[in-house]
Amino acid sequence: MKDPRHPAPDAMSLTRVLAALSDPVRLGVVRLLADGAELGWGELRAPVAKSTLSHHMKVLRDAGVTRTRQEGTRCYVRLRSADLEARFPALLPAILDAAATDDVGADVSVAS
Amino acid sequence: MKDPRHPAPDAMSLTRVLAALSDPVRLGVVRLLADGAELGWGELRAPVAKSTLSHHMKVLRDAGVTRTRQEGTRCYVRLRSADLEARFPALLPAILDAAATDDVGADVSVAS
DNA sequence: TACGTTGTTCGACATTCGCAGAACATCGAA
DNA sequence: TTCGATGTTCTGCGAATGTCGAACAACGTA
Repeated sequence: MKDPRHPAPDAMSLTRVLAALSDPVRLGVVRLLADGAELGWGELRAPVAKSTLSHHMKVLRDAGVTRTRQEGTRCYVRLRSADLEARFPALLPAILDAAATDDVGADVSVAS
Repeated sequence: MKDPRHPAPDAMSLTRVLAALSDPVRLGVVRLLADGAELGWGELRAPVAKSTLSHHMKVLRDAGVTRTRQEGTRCYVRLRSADLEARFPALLPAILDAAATDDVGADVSVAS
């Protein structure tokens, strides 16, 4: 993550955001971040290889869904709820609610 | 469309719906249907071949976003707003609003 | 300095997707 | 019944996607 490349709110694309959220693993990660907490993704437990998870995090980041911060060798990620709300009002909450009722991405969890 | 295969509301998958709506052409079609009107898709003008449009309509139908009705040789399509609202409350309106501000799928129109 | 941890990048591969043209099926109309 | 209109399906192609392992880079620490 040498070039974080987070898009500005105005540069966010709706189809890109929807595509980013149409994968169970990525939606699972987003659900874990729904409470606004920032979490280091060494704590993320997903049923994929770490290179795959890295790729998913990049997709979320490039779409503008998450913001990644680097501290030493570790990365921390959190939802860009405010930016998304400003750009696409009510979209993220609706998707999160729907994901909750469907329990999408339940195989993604956070380790203590 | 000999086998319409519209999923029941309970069988709708969130990731499937999001994937269906993450394409500009399909989102453009959905926007045209947003007012609840049913329209024969001979009136649909999209910058793709008819076989491609047929494929997109199938994706929307299989995801549960639209319902297709056949009358003679012609097909009519409309949004399953109520079913979607029951399954994923507030999701479709949020996406439609976002698509409107982004003007996604503007190259899809309806001919008189 | 050497090592281990952490995350990225690089092939590689199988799958899916978007797209188009051609052939086909179905139905109404001449 | 023959023809035209309408929509589906088949096949093919290039691009993108999800996945993995291996190699790499950056940083903290023993």
